[in-house]
Amino acid sequence: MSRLTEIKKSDPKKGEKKTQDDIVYEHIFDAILEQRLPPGTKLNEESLGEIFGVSRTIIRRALSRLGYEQVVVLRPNRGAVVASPTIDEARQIVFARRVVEKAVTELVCDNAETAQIEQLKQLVRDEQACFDRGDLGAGIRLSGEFHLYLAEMAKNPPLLSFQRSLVSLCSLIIAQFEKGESKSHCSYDEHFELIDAIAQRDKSKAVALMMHHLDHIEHKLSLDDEAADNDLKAIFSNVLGRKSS
Amino acid sequence: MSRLTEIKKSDPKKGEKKTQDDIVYEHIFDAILEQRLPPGTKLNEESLGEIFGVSRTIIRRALSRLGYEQVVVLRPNRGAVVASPTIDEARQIVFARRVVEKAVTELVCDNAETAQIEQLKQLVRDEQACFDRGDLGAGIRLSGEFHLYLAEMAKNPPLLSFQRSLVSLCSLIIAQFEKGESKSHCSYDEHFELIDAIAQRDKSKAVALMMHHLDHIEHKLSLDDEAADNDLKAIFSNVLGRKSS
DNA sequence: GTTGATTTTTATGTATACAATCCTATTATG
DNA sequence: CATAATAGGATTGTATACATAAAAATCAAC
Repeated sequence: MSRLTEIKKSDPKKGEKKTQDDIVYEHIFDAILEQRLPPGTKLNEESLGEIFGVSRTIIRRALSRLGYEQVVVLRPNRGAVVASPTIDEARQIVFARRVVEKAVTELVCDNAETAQIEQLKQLVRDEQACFDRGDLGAGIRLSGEFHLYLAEMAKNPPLLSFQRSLVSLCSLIIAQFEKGESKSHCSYDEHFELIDAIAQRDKSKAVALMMHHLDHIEHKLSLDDEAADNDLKAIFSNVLGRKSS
Repeated sequence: MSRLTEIKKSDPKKGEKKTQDDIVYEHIFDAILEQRLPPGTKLNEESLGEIFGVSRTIIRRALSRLGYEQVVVLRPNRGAVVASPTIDEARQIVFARRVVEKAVTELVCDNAETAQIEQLKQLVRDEQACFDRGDLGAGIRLSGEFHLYLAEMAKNPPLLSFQRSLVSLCSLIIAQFEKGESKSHCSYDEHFELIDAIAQRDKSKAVALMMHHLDHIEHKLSLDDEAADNDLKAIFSNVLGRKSS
């Protein structure tokens, strides 16, 4: 059996409680975020098994988890592929996040402990460092973790679980539509502002900032939408030309 | 191999696309709702496999799905048990539902088609019939399906997926705290009112009704909370008496 | 040369066998 | 008699083998 990566003994860090499928799950998820597995990529169970040195059983578990979060699409009898959400689906996901983030923000303003707020700041500093040194994948992931930690602070496990799924999807979307050009992904500025509002327990300001934050994501989608639209028009311009002539 | 229930050939109805783990999933879930599997019950993989005439592989998939929805608790190396949410957890679940149902109700008021509204009415009529003939389990399930169908009408897949999980959990909670006595579970009246408000596209009225609807569930929890508190006090009254004397 | 049917191959779905872990009952010891 | 240690049994975790369905490739016919 060929094993490109032994995972049983790797990552002997602090956590140590991570089970094998967790590790596989995270590796695949990271690869998707960092675009090493672009949308639409077929995820072959046996290949993945060889890569991680585990049986298909483990791979299958990881894939169903990713499927449940809708980061990959599971097609019965036809295997799993990396999800490639359309602009419309992306908008629906952002809408769902608006709903959750509003509730989370309000809860956090009520319940946040000062120690947690410090933790938040550190997270954003790490995020900033990633973007500054050009590590986009890690940056997007940390940006997601910021929002996840907020949901944790809200002390509502069901909302947290939903947020986890939404953040995963949003990260996928950002990675998909962040086509190099728009490097204006300085979300960490807005994260710092948000933390200040929370520290001041200014609920309405915090919510407004959060909505504004999501506006930015959605705005980027709109830009890409137009771009895609233009591309399509360019591609079929000859057809259109013929038809109208 | 002993098979108490052959599922390969059963249910040859309309759907037909249901895979084996779906069927197992639904059977277990229904059993939980109908309290045939009370909270805390250990779910032995091999036993379930024999009952449904499938291997542990299928049972495991069904259990992880139930685990993801938090209807059962998966304890590593120690198997699955039916979830037994505390009153506090129940309140958090209801809170999450408030968040989702508000958004869903608003979306539905905007997007509902008349044919769907008819479908809704039929669902509630079925629900009413179940409660009238004393089939509590089926009633709770149909009540849940009403809310699920609403989420479907909202045309937002992520919200729908979250709603599915929340409705499952709420059904479990209702089943758990619906201790025979409070048969005042005539939720279908409120469902009919809600449909009217939606048909009239009266967003604020519909949302108010929905919140009111959830108030009822939460109120029932509070009652049970006090009851449990009283029970405990009754149980340990002698101890308290001795201490204070 | 293209289309359509048939075979071959590959990948997924399911069952089962083995390994690791946890629970329990028995025994030993203070 | 209570507690701790250990051995046995039972249950979950993982790997693998087999069954089934989809995809690919080959060949036939037009």
